[in-house]
Amino acid sequence: MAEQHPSEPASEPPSVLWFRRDLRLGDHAALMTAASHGPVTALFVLDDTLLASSGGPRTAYLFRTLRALDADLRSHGGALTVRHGTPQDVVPALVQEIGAAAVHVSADFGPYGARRDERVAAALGEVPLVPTGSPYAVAPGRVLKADGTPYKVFTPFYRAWSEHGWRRPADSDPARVTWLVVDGDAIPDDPATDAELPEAGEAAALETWKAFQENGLRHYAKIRNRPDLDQTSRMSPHLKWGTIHPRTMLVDLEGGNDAYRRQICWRDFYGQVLHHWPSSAHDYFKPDMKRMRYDGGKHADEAFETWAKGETGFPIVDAGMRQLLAEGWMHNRVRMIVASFLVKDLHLEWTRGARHFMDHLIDGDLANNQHGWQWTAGTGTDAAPYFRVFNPVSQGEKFDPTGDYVRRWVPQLRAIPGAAVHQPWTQDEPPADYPPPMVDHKVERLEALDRLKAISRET
DNA sequence: TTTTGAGTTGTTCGA
DNA sequence: GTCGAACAACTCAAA
Repeated sequence: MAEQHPSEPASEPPSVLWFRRDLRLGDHAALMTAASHGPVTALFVLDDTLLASSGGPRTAYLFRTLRALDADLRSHGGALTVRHGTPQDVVPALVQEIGAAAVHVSADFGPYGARRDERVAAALGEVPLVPTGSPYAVAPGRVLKADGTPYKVFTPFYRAWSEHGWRRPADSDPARVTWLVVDGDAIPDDPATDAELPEAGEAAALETWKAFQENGLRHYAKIRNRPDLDQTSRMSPHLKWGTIHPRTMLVDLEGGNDAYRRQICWRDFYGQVLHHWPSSAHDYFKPDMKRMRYDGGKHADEAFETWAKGETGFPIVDAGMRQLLAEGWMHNRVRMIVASFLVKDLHLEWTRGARHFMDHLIDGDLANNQHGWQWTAGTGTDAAPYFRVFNPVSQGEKFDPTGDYVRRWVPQLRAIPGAAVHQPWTQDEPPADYPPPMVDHKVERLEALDRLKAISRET
């Protein structure tokens, strides 16, 4: 059981720490703020609006994370109070129930989260909703150009962000928090999912991070694009749910490891893009690109399904799509390859692919996902030049040169050795249970370039 | 205001 | 096999 902190008068009113996507106890600035004012009740709200936009694997992963957080709290004499409902009802109700003096949160900069927090703050009336910290190394809005406007290009943002620096990790020893336990709803059973999910929770985050620092980090710059070697950090689900704070990681990197630091910065970059342009979650960042001609109708729907199931006949694409279904996760290089294929080979709108990713990724983060897709589609910040169309065969040969990645996820191709697996149709006897390529990449590449040129011709 | 250099992740073709 | 050029034009950031 946690001891009452000696310097805290017992008369201090409690406060609520409302967890959202910061599901940890270490390096948690808002928790420390709350704890410094008296006893703390740990709350998580099961918000149907958010759950409705979350696919089964991500929801399952969230529930597991919540169970891990609850277990961590219990080992410190607390417990996670889970309440099902609308935050603007649930949060004030709990405040009233325990006579809380304040509600503490990590700031949420997403379009929905920001609006939700405004409503909750209004519903709380006199009781303040106090934001301390955010899920980002540097909070959106902090890194601006000299003229006070936000960056739209990554590299200058990265320079300014590096110079800006970040705070030291908050000294949040959960043993020093006095918890006030309140009844709540049970954490629901995991929704059914076929995906095999990684370990959830703060301890798993720290272990994964430690293992990556010992094994993968040294070679990260060299092999991060190699899905066959599978040596990336796998930290994305933990960053998504805040079982670790990026600042904790940056401090461990000690200013070195530029390649990995840039990846953390991309997350901050897209977070601030979405903060400054909230509609960019669904609208084209480059409005001209709205005039792009996409395929529609039944044929397009069927093509989409073929892509989603991983039956395109392009091995690297199919391997990626099958990994997504199997693990709720996909290697980043392969995300770009499958995205390019959907947009530029199948001529389908990027929003369809983005939605599919959000339905299946356990790390599905609105800012990263939508802007990653917009980048590939050439509609976003720093968009790829029009002529940059990935060739799924050469990408496979280049980044999965052993062919191990394809063979792992596409069992029908396991008999083909080495990089030859990327062109099964050149085999004397192509596997009968693997489909032929659904399109001629050469033809569709030119078609994609034509459609892009049509846009500039109209201007 | 104007100018200048640069912009995550590519591919193809011809020498 | 390797190499460099071409592939549009535009917007952004900073001086």
